[in-house]
Amino acid sequence: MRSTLNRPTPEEMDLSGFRIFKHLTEDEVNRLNYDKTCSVYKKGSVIYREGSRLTGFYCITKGIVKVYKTGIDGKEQIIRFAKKGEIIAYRSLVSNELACTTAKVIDEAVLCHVPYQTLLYLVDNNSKFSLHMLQIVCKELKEANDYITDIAQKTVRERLAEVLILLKSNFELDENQTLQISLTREELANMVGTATESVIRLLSEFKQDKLIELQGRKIKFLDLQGLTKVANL
Amino acid sequence: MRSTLNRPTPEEMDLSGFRIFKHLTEDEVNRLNYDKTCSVYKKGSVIYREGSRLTGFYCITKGIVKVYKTGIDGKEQIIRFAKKGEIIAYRSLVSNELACTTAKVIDEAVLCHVPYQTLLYLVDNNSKFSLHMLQIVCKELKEANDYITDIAQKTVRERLAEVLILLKSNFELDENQTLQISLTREELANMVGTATESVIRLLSEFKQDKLIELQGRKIKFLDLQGLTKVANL
DNA sequence: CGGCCGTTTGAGCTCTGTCAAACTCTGTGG
DNA sequence: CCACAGAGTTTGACAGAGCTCAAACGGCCG
Repeated sequence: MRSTLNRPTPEEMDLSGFRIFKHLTEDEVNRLNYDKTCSVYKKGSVIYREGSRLTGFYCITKGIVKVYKTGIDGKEQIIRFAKKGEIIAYRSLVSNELACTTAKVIDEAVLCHVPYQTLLYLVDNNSKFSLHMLQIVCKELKEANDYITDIAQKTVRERLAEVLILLKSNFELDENQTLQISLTREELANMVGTATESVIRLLSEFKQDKLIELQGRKIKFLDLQGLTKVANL
Repeated sequence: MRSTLNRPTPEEMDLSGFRIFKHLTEDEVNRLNYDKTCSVYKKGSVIYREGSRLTGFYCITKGIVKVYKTGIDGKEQIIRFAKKGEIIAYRSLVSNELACTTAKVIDEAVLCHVPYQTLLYLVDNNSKFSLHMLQIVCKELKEANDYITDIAQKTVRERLAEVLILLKSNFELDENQTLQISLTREELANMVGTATESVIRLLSEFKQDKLIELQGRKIKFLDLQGLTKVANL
């Protein structure tokens, strides 16, 4: 019993589903599998910390990871939530810098560590891999730029509505239109870039307006169209 | 006389100074030079527009280009100012999307257009080039993430001070500690993400506090340390 | 000269952050 | 089983940062 808690299952160690690894040769796949190290991380545990030296990047095969920067007064700014199929920590790695974000587990997760040398090897030998990497970074850059525009120009109300919609499209709902990812109000505030109290007030306004329904941390979507209108998209 | 206005000089067509092209083979350099198209762009002219299809990316060999997104009510959000030695339009190109920013010339510029096919060819054949590209995108992503944290957590005052410092480190000063790049108050506001009037008021406060000196659009730095303190860096 | 654009200044008001207090829920230790 | 501590949530009151609107001014160009 104990060991099942600490050892990932074979399918949790399988990286073949990752888009970036789609076009590797058999040899490259073998090397990747030989070099990688997969571990289970409990909720709340830190995968890497801001300022630490990274030895590789991580592929998430299970769970949800919060990636955030520490800003003024230690207030955290959430950069993204990464889930199964996504990779983290690659940015600082490629730039050869100390990590400028912290990654913390939100939902019990399994991550496979891929050493820097392996990354370099793949970039060096497989141009399809390079192109995929490039596309992934560019996608994230686009999202970041979009978010800058939003945060600079929209009200907190609009941004919160947008974040909810974003969460809805990134994380599955149950059959009841309820978000499966469970975030504290503070985490929502740290995504939106506002105070916890503001999130609370706005959420209950959304509830009064019959846009959502609240039950503790569970958020159920009632009127996506209305929410989209509030988000001013 | 006319032709010197419309034809770039040989050194304005030279891409050998660009870091990403540093490790090309002779053949690759030849191909690049054959494929590229260099043009002079007058101040105010648009290089590409949001929503248009891009056929390649651009290397800036002279001048300054403003890259911005159009947000709410047509208000522009400036993503970056790109100058000599930098490349633009590569993000949407790599992602194979329509341009999601507009690029407009601030200071008379020369840009060399490099076709998409050439980019693919280089990525495909030269892993050093790929790695450099990757590093450039990652650098921009880091800056974007940093900016998100700033804009979400800092006051307008702090952000404006920071933007001034940023401009100082990215664009040369004359011997008089005066910024050579000339921006309207509105453009400053669109970088900071605030109203034009707020920029005006804060700039005159900075002036009163002897941090800067103003003369039309010219900004002269008097007390960089004080400015840094205001920026809360 | 007139018009246009960018800049400046003032006044008012709203959004949103801060502070404080109470309340819920959970897990712990006695 | 209960009391208690601690974290997260909620609500209220309040202040102030910063946005909007309006008006006036300067410079530049046709």
